[in-house]
Amino acid sequence: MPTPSAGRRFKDAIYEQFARVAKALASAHRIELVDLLAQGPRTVEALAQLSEMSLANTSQHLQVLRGAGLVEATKQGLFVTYRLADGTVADLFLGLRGVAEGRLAEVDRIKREFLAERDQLEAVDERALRRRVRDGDVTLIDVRPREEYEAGHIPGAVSMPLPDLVKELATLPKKAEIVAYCRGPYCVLAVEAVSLLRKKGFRAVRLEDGILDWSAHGFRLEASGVK
Amino acid sequence: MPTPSAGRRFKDAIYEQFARVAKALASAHRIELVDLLAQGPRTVEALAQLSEMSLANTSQHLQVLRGAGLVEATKQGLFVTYRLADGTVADLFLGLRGVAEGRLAEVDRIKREFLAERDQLEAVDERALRRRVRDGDVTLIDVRPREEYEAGHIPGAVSMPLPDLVKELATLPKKAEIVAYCRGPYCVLAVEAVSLLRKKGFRAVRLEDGILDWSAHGFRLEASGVK
DNA sequence: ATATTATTCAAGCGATTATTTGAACTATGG
DNA sequence: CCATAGTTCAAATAATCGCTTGAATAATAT
Repeated sequence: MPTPSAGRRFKDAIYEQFARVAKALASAHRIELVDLLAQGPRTVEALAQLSEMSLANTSQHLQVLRGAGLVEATKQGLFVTYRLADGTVADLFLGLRGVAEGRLAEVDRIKREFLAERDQLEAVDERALRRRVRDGDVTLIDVRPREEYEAGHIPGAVSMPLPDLVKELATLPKKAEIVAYCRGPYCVLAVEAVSLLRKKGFRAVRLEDGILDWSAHGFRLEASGVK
Repeated sequence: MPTPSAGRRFKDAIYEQFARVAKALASAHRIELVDLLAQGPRTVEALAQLSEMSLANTSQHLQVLRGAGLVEATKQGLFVTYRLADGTVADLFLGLRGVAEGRLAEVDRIKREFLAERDQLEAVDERALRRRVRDGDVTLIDVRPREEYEAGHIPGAVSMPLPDLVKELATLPKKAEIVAYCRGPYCVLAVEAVSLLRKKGFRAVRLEDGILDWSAHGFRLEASGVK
């Protein structure tokens, strides 16, 4: 084989770097971690629990992500908190998700299959939603864990983590419509929330968007101080 | 190990699909193919030549990309032409490149190292460029292969493929500034064009953007009919 | 100091997977 | 039927992966 030219060596080296980023994302587990971190910073332990992986394994996958510059870690006391390095990483995740949704028929199939086991859950138009939330026409609930709500949520939303939902039923309006959202189209929290609310006689629908989609559409987010 | 819940199986399946897309891009060769296809449709043979891979190898990498829904193929007579499946694929490539540029120090290092062997080539502000091209203040040349120019180019640019540049020198202004561009920041065609022009006594600078960057900034492209 | 907790590191295992080349094969057109 | 463009297959190599286990490190509390 001939010795490569300088231009070829340059290209190979550059494309190899781009591939490094893709390689870091070329694992379902690591993509899940990125998805979780897009909701806000998290400790290793929390990530391990949410992703249902062992602690050591979670830690290792996080190292891989860090090696590709996708996440950053800061140590506060005993805990190491990871966060996305950059807004561009969240955009990259959205891009990946978008291509998968648009180009891989399996995504639609899997989604349909899963939702078929549950109720048929129609989506909600986010443009109309914005107006109706402002007018107090609907109650918008954020059913993610409290920390994620605090790290950023849709303006006007009330935090109501799924596990607490049953206890909080009394605070919800019986007549007005309730809209629930969580991490995004593939997060099951809102699906379960709506399912539960309907069983209890409420009028509830699900918003497919998570905060990532919401802000990608150019809308603002709101954050709370840490409790 | 306990049987995974329905929600977990759903998540795993979905994230696996996202990872499929990332896996397709987790190879320097395949990213180069995507980069080339972002300039316009190409036959397998052309791609093999441009990427300096064997035909069989190129074909196989293209199959992988096709399997992930990133490219599409159409057969016209003897030739199979590949193209990006979608504008979102080009965006994904830009996202990948952007993260790599922003987060991996190596990218900058490699670039600097390569350019050091050549002249120091300053970039050009594309906002000012637009105005100056419109005013006829500069001559903008597109030094990519003719087909890529025809598939889409910056408005006002003249096609002047690098191999033909020497022959065309007479048609270029001796006094006005010449701006050369090619496929993007990591394409070496414009670097060499500027280098050559300067040696011949022209005032030439390089535009880092390729058509992908140009249209990502919201500017229009122009296309020619096939010759 | 010592114990405790959170995280990382190192080693190892098993298995899979990716890359590439050359040859065989298919399809198209002259 | 032959040349061309592309795909596919087989095979060899190499590499990497993902996960577990157990020890190491680091910060904090007692």
